[in-house]
Amino acid sequence: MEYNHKEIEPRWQQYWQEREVYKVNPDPTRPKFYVLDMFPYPSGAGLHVGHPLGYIASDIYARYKRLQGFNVLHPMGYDAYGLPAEQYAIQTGQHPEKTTTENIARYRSQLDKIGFCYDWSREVKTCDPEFYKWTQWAFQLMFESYYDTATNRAEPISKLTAHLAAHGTEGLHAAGGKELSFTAEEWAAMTPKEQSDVLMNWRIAYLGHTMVNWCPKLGTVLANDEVCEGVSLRGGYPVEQRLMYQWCLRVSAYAQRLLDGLEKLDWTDSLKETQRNWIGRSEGAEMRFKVAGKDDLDLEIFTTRADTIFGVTFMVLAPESAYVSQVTTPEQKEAVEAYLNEVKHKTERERMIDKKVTGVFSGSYAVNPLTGREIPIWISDYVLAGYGTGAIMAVPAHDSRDYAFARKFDLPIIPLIEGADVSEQSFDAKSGKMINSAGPELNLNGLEVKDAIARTKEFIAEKGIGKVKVNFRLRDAIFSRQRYWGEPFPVYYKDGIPHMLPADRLPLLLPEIDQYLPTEKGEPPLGRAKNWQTPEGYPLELNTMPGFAGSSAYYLRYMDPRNSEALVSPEANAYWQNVDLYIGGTEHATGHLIYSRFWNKFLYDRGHIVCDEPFKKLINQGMIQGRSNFAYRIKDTNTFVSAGLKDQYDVTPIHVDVNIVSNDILDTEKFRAWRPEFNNAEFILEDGKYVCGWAVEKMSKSMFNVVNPDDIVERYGADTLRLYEMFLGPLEQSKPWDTNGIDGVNRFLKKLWKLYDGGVDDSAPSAESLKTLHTLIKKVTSDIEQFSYNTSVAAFMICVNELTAQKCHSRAILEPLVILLAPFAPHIAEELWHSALGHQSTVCDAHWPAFDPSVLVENEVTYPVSFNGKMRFNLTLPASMGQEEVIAAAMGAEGAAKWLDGKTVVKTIFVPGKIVNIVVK
RNA sequence: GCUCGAAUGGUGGAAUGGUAGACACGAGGGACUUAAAAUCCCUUGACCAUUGCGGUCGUGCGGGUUCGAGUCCCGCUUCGAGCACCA
Repeated sequence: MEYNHKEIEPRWQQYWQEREVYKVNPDPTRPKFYVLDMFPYPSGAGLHVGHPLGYIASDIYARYKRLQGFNVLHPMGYDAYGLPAEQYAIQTGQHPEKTTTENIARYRSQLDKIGFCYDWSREVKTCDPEFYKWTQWAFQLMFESYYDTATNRAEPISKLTAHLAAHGTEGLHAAGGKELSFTAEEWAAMTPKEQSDVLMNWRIAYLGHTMVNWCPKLGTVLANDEVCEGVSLRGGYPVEQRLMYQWCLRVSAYAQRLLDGLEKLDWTDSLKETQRNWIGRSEGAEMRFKVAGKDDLDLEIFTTRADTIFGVTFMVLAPESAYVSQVTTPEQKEAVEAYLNEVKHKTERERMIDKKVTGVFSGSYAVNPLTGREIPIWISDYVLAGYGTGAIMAVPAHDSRDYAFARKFDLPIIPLIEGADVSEQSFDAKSGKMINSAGPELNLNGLEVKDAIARTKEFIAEKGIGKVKVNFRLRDAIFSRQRYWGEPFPVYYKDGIPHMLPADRLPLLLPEIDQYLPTEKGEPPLGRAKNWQTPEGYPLELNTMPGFAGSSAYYLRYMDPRNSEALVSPEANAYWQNVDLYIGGTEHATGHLIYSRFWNKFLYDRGHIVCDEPFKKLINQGMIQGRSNFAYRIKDTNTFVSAGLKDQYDVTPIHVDVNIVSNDILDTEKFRAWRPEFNNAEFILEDGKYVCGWAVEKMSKSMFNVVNPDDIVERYGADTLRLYEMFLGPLEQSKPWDTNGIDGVNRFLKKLWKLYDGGVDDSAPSAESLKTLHTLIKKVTSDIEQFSYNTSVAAFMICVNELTAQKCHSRAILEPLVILLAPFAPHIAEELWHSALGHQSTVCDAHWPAFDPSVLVENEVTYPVSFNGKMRFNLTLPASMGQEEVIAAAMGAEGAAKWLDGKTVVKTIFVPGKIVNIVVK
């Protein structure tokens, strides 16, 4: 009988589904293992062959762990809220829910064909009210919490209000936006509205005036990770800065913990590094500079280079800094206003593109606290308002940006490090000996930079000029979106004060609206909803939550997906804990993976879950790129020339649909039928074939290089697809999809089939076959642990070839082989398990074979013998021989004589199982 | 600019400091077949010798450590990724 995937695969998929083979429940008698994929956004284009790469990898691991006796949680769901469905709704008027439901159905059918072992009974969708109830709940909990910097965790806001009522801000330890100072009496005297506004300074979910990335084209704000190089990640539309009153999450309060938490995670170094960059911790000092002639005004600045204070020759303020109006003198007023105006009209993008040095003098001078010297205060947009204090001390000799500014405006440059040549550029390195750094109270001359920084910090703290300060680049997350297709905020407004809906009114359902556009008044789309108010008549919040809201805690929901009382029950959470293995793309490094860790830590602080990190081990699968094919049309003709001959003509390369090309050979008939303009195309062939050129590009419709997994499954089967995707190369590496090699994997499955088709009997296995099998067990087990799936596939190929050559029919060999293969190619394994091996139960319940090292022990060993590292000959000796005997035999062996001739042996090196090396002189 | 990776045949890629190129594709040759498909066998890093043995060079470049380096160390080159007027 021939191997027929078309018959086998649907049959077993149905079997698994009917018997709920992959359904799991907590089982205290077995250890748990949680394998999770980053759930997909179901786009209209469906899955291409790149998407399942990570899913296949996690599926193999999940199946492997199950065979090892673990109770494996391996769920799947959909990140269903998002911009594309809404954009589509705006264009067509179709409800995003309809589009989303259709897309999910398509994804599901595509996923089902690949044979994953998901427990579909645990499926979640972020747009499902049963799911987003808990997104809304978490938001409310954040509103009712603040971050206590003394206990170093989120605490109920009631603890904070109690403190304010008793002591005012005196002795308050809370992460906040501004340093506020008031007494208990002042707090008590505030109106409810004032109290509400003040509390926003500390709430973890708060309303705040912030500079946001506003995308006019999309009509919404975007988070920092949704913007790249000044344009929106989705759509590529320009983004500008705008001050808006928005819901925000105080992610910044968790910056240090997010950084520290990385230490104990089993993530790749590069991913941790990316997160460290994003969090951007920098340790420095905050220092106050007096303004000459204004006794009541200090400029507060942040610097990491306190040591360079003797080289400060001017100060710079960000244009948005509150200091600007205070230091601008009447004479300079006009010039400053003109400059501010100019800066305001530049978008973020424009600022980034033209890096022209611009600025204006404020008219005032600051006083260097160490030298007493007066230095001018400038205003320039190279200083960012949002980082540090929005003001800097400029040290042109040792900072390239200050240097450029000093050169442009002809300001003095004082070198502070011995041997630093600052005539052409600044010396930014933090090394060398200090010079020119002595004042009446502090002398840094001769110190190393590192020591000078420490010494200066000490000094300024003693003198009360400043203090040591840690700054983070990580900003609070802006949590409002002016969109329709997202979670509604469970918030209403009464007398201008935001209130949370009571718990029994959750979930607050997303209302129906007539058009998915902002209202005439410029309100978000929810402004169109009828009766969008509480039963008492209070207006509800019109913004919706961003995409990351629903994806931040979904992993918890899978543990207990139908619970209507809690996000996850304590019992389910105690059993499943957190994700043991998370697989997904690296594009989520600074978005989802930061928010999710934040969200998780918050829920942990408030006692709702048991783990303070969500994802123990994380693997980033590489991207599968497209491999485009080209045909070469001779200019101004309809004649196409094969790739090998194209240089003889003047040609235009044209993208050809890769689905009508096989092994770079174009199917010319299909090509003619592909598009009307190629109907009467002529071809200049080589060796009777039309060979296409190729290039690696992004997989996209416009390049005609999208390969649908359905087509591969149809032609070769899911098992071939699974094996081939793993065989393509290391999991974590990006690589182009190239169908050229798929036949090799398919051939392997046919050989495997043939091996079992030859019959299975109970004969005793040969020593040779045992060796083949146990070599495979050892290799595959260690490869799976290291996610080195490509080499395991190679090991299977070798094994099957050897067993075929050995004419092995022994059940003792062929049965374990099927189990080893089951994670990789579950359909054929299941089929062989039943038909060839005669089992009634599913192969999923088998036990992973144990490795027996004794099978591999040889009675003879072949040693490569080398002299001075040069490989000379092989020597086969009994395994029982000891080191001394082996070396003696090597020196006495034929061929050794010319190396030993008249030379003395310096030393001998014996590496068991590897090599015998004899060093002679 | 800073940080982190990577570089191996025609191609994708293997190699705990120990015979570089596993495995696969592609290519070439052969068997079976009227023929094709399918299947099987041989060759396939380069160069020299191929009348046999074989020999020389080879993991981006230049040094170093070591009996021995694709692998470790130092210095470059190129490519990729992340961050980027973050003081």
